[in-house]
Amino acid sequence: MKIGDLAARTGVAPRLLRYYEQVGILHPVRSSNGYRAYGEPAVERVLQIRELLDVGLTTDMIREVLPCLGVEPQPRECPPAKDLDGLRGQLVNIEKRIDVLQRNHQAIKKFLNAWEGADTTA
Amino acid sequence: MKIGDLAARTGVAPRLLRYYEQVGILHPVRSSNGYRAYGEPAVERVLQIRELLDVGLTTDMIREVLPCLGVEPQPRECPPAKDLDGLRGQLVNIEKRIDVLQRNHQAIKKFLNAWEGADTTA
DNA sequence: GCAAACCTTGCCATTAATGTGAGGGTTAAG
DNA sequence: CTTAACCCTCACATTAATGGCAAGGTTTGC
Repeated sequence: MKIGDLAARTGVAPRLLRYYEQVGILHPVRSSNGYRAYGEPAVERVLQIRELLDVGLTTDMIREVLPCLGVEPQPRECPPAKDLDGLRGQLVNIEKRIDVLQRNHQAIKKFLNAWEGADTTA
Repeated sequence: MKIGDLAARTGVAPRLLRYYEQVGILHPVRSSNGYRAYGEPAVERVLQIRELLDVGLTTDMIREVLPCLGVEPQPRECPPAKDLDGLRGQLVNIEKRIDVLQRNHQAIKKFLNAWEGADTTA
């Protein structure tokens, strides 16, 4: 499909789809006329990218973890072992993020409960 | 303490401490000479800010949640009820982030395990 | 075959977080 | 007192992610 179609199906502007290609996290092929051609899996891939970006990952991190997330790409390919280490790094990075978020989520919740369980009558 | 001291104790550049003040998440008082004066609690507060920024929160979000995180500020103050709603919003926002991260963490781990449990002899 | 709609590649703008330097006071050490 | 080290404000630069526009080729519908 062409870039406009993918944009329509993902809600992501063509401008960004081109950007994602530029930073190496999306790899459309080119038709004879130079148009980018995306396969069906691109839809899921783009949504995956958005999700990770929205959650605060950078395109650099996404480039590392994406190859092992979609069912589409090459889950059985051979990353030259260096990527395996990068991947492990991302894993602990993500663990740290989860930890921080959980800790703060906890604190906010506690604060909020103390409020609601105390006095709302003003 | 002065900005340089706080910078030294937190590892955060003075430039950024000024920036955090500018965006309203850090509130030093001013000495008679115009110098920013930070209290002891500022240290923890700055570290808290860094943690949240590193995890992908924006200063806008931090401004909302910070008042109920530190032990120092005003955990018993009265947010005009509008902030309470904002806080609840941030709470679900954080929950969503945690969810996405956990889901992807899971996937990466699975991928990594399939690798290690399969073949490392190449 | 023409016009509208879509594609391409630049390039310039913006926002958030951050870096950096200039120009000018202040403080602290000798 | 002088000088180095700090502080102030202002302003411009940078990086990442994003938005927008322009000039030009392509496709599609009529």
